[in-house]
Amino acid sequence: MRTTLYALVDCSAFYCSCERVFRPDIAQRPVCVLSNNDGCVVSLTPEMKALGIRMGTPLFQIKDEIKKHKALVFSSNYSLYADMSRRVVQAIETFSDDVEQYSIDESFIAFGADDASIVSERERLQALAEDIYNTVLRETGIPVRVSIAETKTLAKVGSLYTKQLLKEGKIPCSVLWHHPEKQLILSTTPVSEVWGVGRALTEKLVHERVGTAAQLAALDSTSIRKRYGIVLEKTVHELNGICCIPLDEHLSDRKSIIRSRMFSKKLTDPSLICEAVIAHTVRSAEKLRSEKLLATQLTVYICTSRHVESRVYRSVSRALVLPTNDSFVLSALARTLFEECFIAHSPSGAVYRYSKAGIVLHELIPETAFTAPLFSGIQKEQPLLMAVLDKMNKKFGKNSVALASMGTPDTARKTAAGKSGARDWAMKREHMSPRYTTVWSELVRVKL
DNA sequence: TCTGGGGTCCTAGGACCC
DNA sequence: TCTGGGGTCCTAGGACCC
Repeated sequence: MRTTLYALVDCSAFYCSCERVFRPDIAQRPVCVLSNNDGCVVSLTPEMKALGIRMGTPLFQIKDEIKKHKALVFSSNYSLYADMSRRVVQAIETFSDDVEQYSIDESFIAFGADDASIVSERERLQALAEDIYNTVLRETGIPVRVSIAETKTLAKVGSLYTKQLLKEGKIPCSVLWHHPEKQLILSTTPVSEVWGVGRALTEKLVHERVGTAAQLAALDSTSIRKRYGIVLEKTVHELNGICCIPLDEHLSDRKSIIRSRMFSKKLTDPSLICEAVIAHTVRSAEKLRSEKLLATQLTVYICTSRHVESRVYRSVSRALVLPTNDSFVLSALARTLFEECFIAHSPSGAVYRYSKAGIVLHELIPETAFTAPLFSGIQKEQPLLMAVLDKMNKKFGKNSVALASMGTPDTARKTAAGKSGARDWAMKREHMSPRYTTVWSELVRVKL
């Protein structure tokens, strides 16, 4: 009988690996990459982990450690990572047509395997996994881990196991299908590490003495459904080798576009915060147009830091009169919603210091699904104007043509506090590496 | 007028992922 | 002082109708 198996190809410390590809001199040094705004660590190498630094740690807490051990810190360079990700997928696609790119650093591949000759099939699959590992490394310079199993959830468990192999100095490739130690691997995997089990579920499960993947797999799926819902029921089936989450090859139809950023400093001046809201709206409208979509609903939100006691989170949503991807229409509505949303101080009179603003476009529909009704007031020149705007920004660089309400980088204005407030909401990126693969002027320089 | 049940649709929020 | 962002799916609860 033929069985379908899934291979998970997972890039190791992907963002750090991308930085290392172009900096062979740092191959052995501790490296980490920071989140937007240089906030906290989002990718780190084993050398960095060995210093006791964890994923999600804020930069300011580890500054001394970094100095002491001469560790390297990079701001996130998404142009570079997106391009490297594309190259990795290209390399993977030479092995199969059935590839799902699950995230920027992970892909699943579906394979058929022959049940009748399990021993030789296992050998063949192990060789295949190693072939994928070698190919991706050779073509892109990015080290991956490869794990093959009967379901995606089991492949995820196997991928954790390959980290163990890596520590033992072996090639990080494994085939969990009929693996002699499969039960042992499941019983040493904490339930919190299982794909689909997050913090809240872990707490509940551990309370019921379900601490490992093996114990979760042994539970009765019907009662799991009653108590925890359909999502965890699927996970239990998947751990038992029954596929419930098939390969998703087509690029899923996008349901929403979200855009938000922390400000580089706390803001109280509504005009500055509104600039950020408009800028997010314009960026998102560009994304809509590039994907030939229209939005039917817009949400604007602003909030203060999560880390203060008197946290405020305010949001206002509104449906658009007609579906649109027009920057002018969307930013006009965004401004209105922002004005409804903004409050300067608490009932007790304390001034709110806002740390973040964002917008969400939802209920997206394809451009082709909507024709503007007659007399709707939409002029046919409007999409044309947007197309020209997009073309110019593509050719001359982001924001060469922009809405004045987004604020201008070089016009210093006075904020309410009296300081120079130009683009105070813009992102901090102090440790940025060159965009080696996507911008001509930032190519690697070779000394002769 | 009162009472009840069931279905649908919508929205907000929680939980999860990387 | 400084603590990320973008996305999907499910569920509970309210409003409304029959």
